Amino acid sequence: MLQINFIKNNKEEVIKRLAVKNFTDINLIDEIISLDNERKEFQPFLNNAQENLNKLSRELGQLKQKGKEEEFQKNKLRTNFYKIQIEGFNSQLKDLDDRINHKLLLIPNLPHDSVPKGKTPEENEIVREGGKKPLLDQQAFPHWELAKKYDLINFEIGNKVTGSGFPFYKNKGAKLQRALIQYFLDYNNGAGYTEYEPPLMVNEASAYGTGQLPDKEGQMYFINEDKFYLIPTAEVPLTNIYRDEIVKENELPIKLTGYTPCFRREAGSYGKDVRGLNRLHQFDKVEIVQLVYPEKSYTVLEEMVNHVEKLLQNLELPYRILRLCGGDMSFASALTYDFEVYSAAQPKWLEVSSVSNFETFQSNRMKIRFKSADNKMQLVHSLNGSSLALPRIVAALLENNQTKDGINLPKVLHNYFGATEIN
RNA sequence: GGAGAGAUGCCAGAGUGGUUGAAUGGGCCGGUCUCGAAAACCGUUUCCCGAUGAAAUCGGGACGAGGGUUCGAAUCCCUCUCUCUCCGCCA
Repeated sequence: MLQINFIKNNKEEVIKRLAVKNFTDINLIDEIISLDNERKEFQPFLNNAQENLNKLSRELGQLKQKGKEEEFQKNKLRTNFYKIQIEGFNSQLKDLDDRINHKLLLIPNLPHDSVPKGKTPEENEIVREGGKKPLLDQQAFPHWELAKKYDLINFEIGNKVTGSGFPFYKNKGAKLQRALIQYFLDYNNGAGYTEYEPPLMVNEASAYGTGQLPDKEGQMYFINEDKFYLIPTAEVPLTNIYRDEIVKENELPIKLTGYTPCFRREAGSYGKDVRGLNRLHQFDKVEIVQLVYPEKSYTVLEEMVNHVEKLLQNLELPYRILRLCGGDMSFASALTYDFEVYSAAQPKWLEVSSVSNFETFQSNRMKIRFKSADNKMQLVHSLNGSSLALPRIVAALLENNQTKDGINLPKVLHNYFGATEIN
């Protein structure tokens, strides 16, 4: 959520930058500003009435203590006037606050200067590519065939036991999951990220904090009885650790990592785009989150991009890094880099990570602050990224490294997997 | 799931209707002393909103959250959340 004072002081810039995200509801901005002005005019009236009542109450208290009952009763009547006033002002002010908040929640984060204009994924900017695309035989198999051939993943049982998008990993398929998770976590630990194993369900306040609510309600599984949401990503519990906290300056940067299954309802869409592991309702992911000094967040973003890039290089996968255009970015992000790996038998680029800087958009909602050296309260900047989401990595590993007799695994996984290939 | 107790500042903990944003102790920070440190002593130390920005100052609000009673609530009442103790169930 944007800070209202920033909107007021930089209205033209806000409008200009929101246009990059194809947000053009200028009326909404004007409404917010005029509502906030109204609120500011109103506040003193309430404060005054309160002050008067407080004074009178103190006087009444003294009369009571001195036992001047008659005077007390006489003056007591005067409080009614203020009470009625206060009640009226209060409800109007609350109404204004609610309306302002409600409207503020509808405004997306401002995109960074470097965000390209555009509406569709085709307009994302390719920053760089790396790795080598493999040369596969004509009869190379897509991963869902390979998964069946080597008995790694069983989609049919998943369909029966739960539903589509909930596969069973089996045998070496299950072990590969375990190996990847372990490797990713170790890799993140090595870069100074503190490991957490968070809850897989969160309450409503947490879902608001990271921005899943109010508008993305339909994407999350919901436990009605307890009002819990199944997490769509570890970002939600990890970042919310610090909700409503004032952290010490010397604690920054805070670097967190965690493995969790992720649950996404992702209504609709069947067919070849979602075959096999391409899109699931439940999948495994290792996430990284950082809370940092505002001035350092873009340096940290680059650092995180390099971190993920190195991971893909270690996995020996062909990849490319995209800077998302305004239209493809998420509501809360100021700048997002997507990572895609090339899955050679489909053949297709698959998104495996998304690394974003949210600046103060999340921390303002969550009130994650620190006191700077000059004793000023400041919001931290929050960033997160996947390192990495498993299913599409598995798809690419299987497809790209297939041979006639098996699937070769990259060197970094040999020890974790306990073998050099799947056969 | 049943019964009971509780939630106060960075921490411990007092306060059970009236100048209490909050005693006291500890911690933190600053100072005196010291070559330096410890000890001792002194001082400081919550956050939000508003008064056009900053500082100072002033006003309002916040004692788990939300509502209520009252001229006045940390203190009384209701609902919720969480914690602890005992019992039950349980990987």
